[in-house]
Amino acid sequence: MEQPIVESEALAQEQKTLSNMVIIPDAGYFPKPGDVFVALDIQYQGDDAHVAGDVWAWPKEHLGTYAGLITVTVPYVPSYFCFREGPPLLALVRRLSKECKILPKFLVIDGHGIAHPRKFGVACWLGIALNLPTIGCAKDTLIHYDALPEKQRGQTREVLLNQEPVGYIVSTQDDTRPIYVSPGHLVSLADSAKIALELAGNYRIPDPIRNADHAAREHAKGINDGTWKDLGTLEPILPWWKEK
DNA sequence: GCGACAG
DNA sequence: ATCTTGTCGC
Repeated sequence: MEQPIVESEALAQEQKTLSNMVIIPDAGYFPKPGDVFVALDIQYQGDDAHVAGDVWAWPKEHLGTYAGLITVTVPYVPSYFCFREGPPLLALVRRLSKECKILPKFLVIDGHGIAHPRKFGVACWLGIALNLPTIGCAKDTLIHYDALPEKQRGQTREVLLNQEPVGYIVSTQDDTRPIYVSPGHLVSLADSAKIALELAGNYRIPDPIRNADHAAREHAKGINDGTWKDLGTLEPILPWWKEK
């Protein structure tokens, strides 16, 4: 009911500062065949974050799914999502790297990139933290837009922030409501939409994110249908980004 | 003042 | 995100 509005000013300033580190090139990273990438999602049970990562080789070779548990302490506040969800996502990627030797070339995140009021969604946060290309795919938008694209797979429409394009509304299936895609770091605007579309199979949500969602959900419920591997408890992330 | 608001 | 019944559809 009550949100910590008091802190918003400081957090907003921090996002503005961090957003200066974000790089959205005209021609940036675009996956090559065989490039390993990971899609990430989280399910919450109170402050228990059940994090999952779905690993693929570009474009469509599924390599495996992993899930783990970590406690979060930051509350969810709309548009400050990165401070809550960023650290657990980082914890999983680090674990995949150190224990599973999975070193992704880019990441797909359930949330926004620069299609955000201060151009700093969770995909930007993670991209900067890992210095990796990232894109954000969200089910809803934080930014107003004029009109939706046609509900026909492949249709897109720009999302504008102060006249400036910051992302795309993407129809991933016919007769289905679209998703919202934007680059987080090191990926161009147009390529973020191309990548998301390429990853969308027969569902609205791109398959890698869907798989991560599935695993995170089962991990939270304490069941496992055999499609993912349990990594147990993840190592907490130290707040180095606050120090300067 | 009121409503809207990624997950 | 999560709390929840029934219902429609592949």
